[in-house]
Amino acid sequence: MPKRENISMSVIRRLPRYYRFLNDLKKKGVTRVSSKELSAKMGFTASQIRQDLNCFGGFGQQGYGYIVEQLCNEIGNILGVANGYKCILIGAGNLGQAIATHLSFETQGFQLVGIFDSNPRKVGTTLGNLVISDIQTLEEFCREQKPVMAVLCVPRAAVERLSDKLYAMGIKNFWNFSHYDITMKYHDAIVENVHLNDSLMTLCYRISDQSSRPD
Amino acid sequence: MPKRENISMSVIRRLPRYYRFLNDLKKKGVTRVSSKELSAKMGFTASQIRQDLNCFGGFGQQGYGYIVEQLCNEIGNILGVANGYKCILIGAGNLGQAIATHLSFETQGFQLVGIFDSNPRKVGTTLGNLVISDIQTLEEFCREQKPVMAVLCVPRAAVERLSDKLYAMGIKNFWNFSHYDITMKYHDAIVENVHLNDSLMTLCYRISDQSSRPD
DNA sequence: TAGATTGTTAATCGATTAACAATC
DNA sequence: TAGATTGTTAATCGATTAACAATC
Repeated sequence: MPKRENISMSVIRRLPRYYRFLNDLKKKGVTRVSSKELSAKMGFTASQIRQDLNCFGGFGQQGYGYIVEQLCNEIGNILGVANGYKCILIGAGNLGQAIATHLSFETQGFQLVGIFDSNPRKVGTTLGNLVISDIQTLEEFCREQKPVMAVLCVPRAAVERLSDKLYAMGIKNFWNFSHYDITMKYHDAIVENVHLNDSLMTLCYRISDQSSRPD
Repeated sequence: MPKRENISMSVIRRLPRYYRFLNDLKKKGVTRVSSKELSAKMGFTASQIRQDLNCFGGFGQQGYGYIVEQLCNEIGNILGVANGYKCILIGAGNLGQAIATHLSFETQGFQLVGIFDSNPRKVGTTLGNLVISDIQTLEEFCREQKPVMAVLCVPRAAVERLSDKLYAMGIKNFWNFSHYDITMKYHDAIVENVHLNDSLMTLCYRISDQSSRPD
């Protein structure tokens, strides 16, 4: 019984975390969990957990709690982990390599179908189970494969033009690792930014702020 | 005139973004900016920008706006970009390499003083301007150098024990790239997580959600 | 039935936005 | 002085928490 109406971004950003913790419980063989137990593990209030889960439907049983496997699957479906959206990765530097090899796109809603780089030394070499293609072949590739998302691992300077090109080819969803902000560029694009610099500076602030306090 | 009292986390997480945009303006030679102009560029409301900046002091001039360079410096100071906190990076895989080479720790409040890995093939090789050390030498190194932050780029399975070890050595600030959640482990630690999986799944949700809507 | 825990509504809290007086 | 834009207060909005009836 999907209720789903105007789910707020704060709830959405908590979903992967629920999924992660439930997956862990599942692997440990735990079959049942209450909002109170999840609360202790995850650091959200029990109230919030019940509220969050209830946005999508009544997954629990009163007096009992939630069945771990069932809840995990439900959240997986909500997130769309089996969607297999075709995506491409651009920029096979260290970061691109790390992402292509260490992340499991397949179990998280995507299918990595192409990796592109402009460096002739890299083109033709293998990364994960894909051969790195020349960035020159990008347009043709997109016409044929029609990927819907692009992972941007190119330097800041290259992103501005690249994202325009991709957008023109019909790719409107971006996972952006560059330090350049494309959030405001397109009115109908979905951009998920990973701003490592921002994260690092936030950490710096929090460390300083703490040391300036008595406790 | 620093006001600073109980700055909320939402304001703090916006600070690096202000810093980034102001730095850009500075580089472009723009000397003056109003909250309205910043609003158009950054996507926050002008009201929020004024509110945010005012948590830390009156940096603007009524009727004129903000002096870009001055404001940028102020925010840099607030973030503590010149603090130079000593930090170490553990795990010199692709991700660790990307972080060590592509991020400018120095200009963002930190100083990377050591890189550690357990792989004998990697130990002794150079990364950036540091030589990768054997993880066995970690304890001695920490006693001497007393780093205050650790960047965790090791696999999920290794993090649990590693973070305990580091915590015992007195490192209470973590930049955590592993898929393992250490946020709840220590009551007095500051943890900044970069959960790439969560980000990817959120993107997946947003793509699915959009396609299920008429517009 | 008694105990437990959800689903859901109401109360609280905090963050964002609007408005405007202060002032450059 | 008139125009502009901040600093700051008040109003609104939304998110979190508390409470409790429903029910397993």
